Amino acid sequence: MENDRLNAGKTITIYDIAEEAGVSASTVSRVLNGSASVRKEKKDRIQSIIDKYNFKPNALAKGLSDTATKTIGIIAADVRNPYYSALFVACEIAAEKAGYSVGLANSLGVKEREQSQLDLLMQQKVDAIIQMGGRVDDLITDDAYAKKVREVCKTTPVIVTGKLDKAPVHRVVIDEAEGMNLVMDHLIGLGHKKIALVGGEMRVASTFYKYQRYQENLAHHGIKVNGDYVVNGSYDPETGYNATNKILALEDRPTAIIAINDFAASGVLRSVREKGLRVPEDISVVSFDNTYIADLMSPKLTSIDYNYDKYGQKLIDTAVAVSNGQEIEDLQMVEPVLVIRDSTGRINETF
Amino acid sequence: MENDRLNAGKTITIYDIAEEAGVSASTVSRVLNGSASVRKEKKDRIQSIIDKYNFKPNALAKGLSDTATKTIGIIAADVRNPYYSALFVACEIAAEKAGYSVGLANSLGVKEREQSQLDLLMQQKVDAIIQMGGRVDDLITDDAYAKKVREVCKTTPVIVTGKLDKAPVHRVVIDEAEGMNLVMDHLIGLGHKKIALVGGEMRVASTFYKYQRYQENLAHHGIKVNGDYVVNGSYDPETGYNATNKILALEDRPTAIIAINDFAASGVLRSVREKGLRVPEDISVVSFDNTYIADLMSPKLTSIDYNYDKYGQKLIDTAVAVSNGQEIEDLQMVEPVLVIRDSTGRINETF
DNA sequence: TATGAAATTGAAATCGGTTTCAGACAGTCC
DNA sequence: GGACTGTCTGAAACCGATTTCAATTTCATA
Repeated sequence: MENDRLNAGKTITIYDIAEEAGVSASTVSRVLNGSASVRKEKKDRIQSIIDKYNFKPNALAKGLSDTATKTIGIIAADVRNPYYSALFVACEIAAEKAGYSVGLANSLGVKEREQSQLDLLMQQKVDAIIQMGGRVDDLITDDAYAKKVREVCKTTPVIVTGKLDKAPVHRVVIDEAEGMNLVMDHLIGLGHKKIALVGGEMRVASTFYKYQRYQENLAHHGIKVNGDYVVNGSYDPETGYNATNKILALEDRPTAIIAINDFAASGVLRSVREKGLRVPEDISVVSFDNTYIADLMSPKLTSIDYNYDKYGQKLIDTAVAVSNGQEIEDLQMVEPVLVIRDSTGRINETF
Repeated sequence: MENDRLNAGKTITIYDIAEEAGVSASTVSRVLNGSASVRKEKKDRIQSIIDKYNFKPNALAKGLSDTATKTIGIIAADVRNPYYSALFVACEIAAEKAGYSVGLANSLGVKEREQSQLDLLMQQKVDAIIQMGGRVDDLITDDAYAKKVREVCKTTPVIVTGKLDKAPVHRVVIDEAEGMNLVMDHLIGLGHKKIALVGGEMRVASTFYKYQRYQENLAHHGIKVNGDYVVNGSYDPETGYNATNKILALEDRPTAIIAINDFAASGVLRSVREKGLRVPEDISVVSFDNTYIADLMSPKLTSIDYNYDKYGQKLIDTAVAVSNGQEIEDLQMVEPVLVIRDSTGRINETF
């Protein structure tokens, strides 16, 4: 309206096409969507005019009358974390195949942002919202957030990657516990008995489950847990570095360290290197997430891969199904895979 | 329409609010936007009903009548690359401050995707499109793409991070050349004379400019370019690794290596380490981008930082200005900064 | 107590599509 | 040739907001 002097290229509408073709807008719409039959000759004429102007229907108008926008909103904690970017891109590709487009918003771990973004996506009438990470994990204690989600759910389906028990959402989750099983089998299979676990906060569900399974596996092999070998913290390099410094200062050092994610693992490697120890000869290192960071490190990291492609596909499948009102499992699991690289090896008996 | 059985929570509209308040929709709209005065008593009553239902106006309908959606579309080459994710998040934060929301699409380096995403965003009536990386760089040779952009520009302003000479777009670019100056000053200041440059394709503008400046700096200091010291390739770890293997096999080894980006640098480090050399004692390494990868490596990388926050801010400022029809420089520059960490040191004279 | 200016308010048009509904037209069958 | 069926087609309503325009109040002032 106000900016007609700039972008002088007046937007052309379905009516313009209709006028030039000498038909009604309804007919053009039918050609556009193939929603009903149109006489061949007329159809071709209309199509050629559409092509001539490279006409693309206004998505807002379409969404307004259709009730479906063919759009899925994704809220990630922070795409700068490769875990989320990998998952996001996997979703984007899967969505495209299904004829949907996606939009991304980052909550950056800020509660208010998370909630305002839910609102925003709802206002934009996305057909479904996928929420990955962030609040979702410690939701269990966060009633305000669960309430918000419950409210949004009334009009827009929400799919979540964590455990959000208090709201009527669909969940697609990684079998974290199974991931830890794979790690423990691998390490114990290589002869390790003294295994440390570094990084992560216990109040985050996924971390807690890993810890649980860590204990169970040790118990199962008759190894008793050494409290000194478990050092919690955050999910960054510093955490891995500090924790490893502490652990390597112990009288009775472990022969393997499990890092909560690749970031923490990079800190672990730095600490180990500074102590003049070698990986994997002196100490094995495994991590979770298998982001490209694992491949960048020297040595390359053995890591649990979350099957991002399949994971993204399931998220989108679920989103599409739910938004079409189809029945689909409330809870779906994605199985992780252990990718073995150069940071783990058979225990060095002489150590 | 069809899915009323699910999501039974019927969406409430401005008319519902109006009805319950016993006023017309126009009045509710005025309260919603503060666009005109409404009698205090009435206004409070309406507001309380809005709050009661937590009513949020349909953004599609609003966009349809407004001509402005307060939305900016961003097309990145691949957010999995931390360079883009950093820039994207910076844009998101800046946009939010300006009252805009952003949407992200990844071209993944696929020409068709890039063009279809331009179409998609245009259909969604975003107020402006920011295109980062991807085609933009080698545009110079790509007429089809430039044509597409020119077409989109007619209705939606496009802002680009590279040099796209053939289309009427606004550009915000990093002063790549200045970045290389900073690197060369730093290395030469540390006494290095034998400096290698690895990774990147010459046909990509940003790489080409870096190379040019690399040569100029050497010439300026009376150092002649050693062709063996320049090994091109791609932008990944393997490129850095292979190139460095080749360079370290030379009779006359360089004392410093400049990597085209952090990814390539990680490969450089791996190769150097495998040869039993130390960084920075035996060889210094510098890279471009200063993504968090630089901080993850051991030793931490000295790298050129692109001032992501300022960069994102300028992109958004430009997008907002252009979409409001304000005059603003066609070409804007962002100055890079050298972040010195542990991978560069004074030349070891005994080497 | 008039009176004109300023503040409020609602009806209706508009944004750009889709879809329902009914009428027009063509082809088929007796 | 007339009745009947099936294919095409356009007018009009609708999706959910905003905004113009004109009418109605309100209020301060004369």
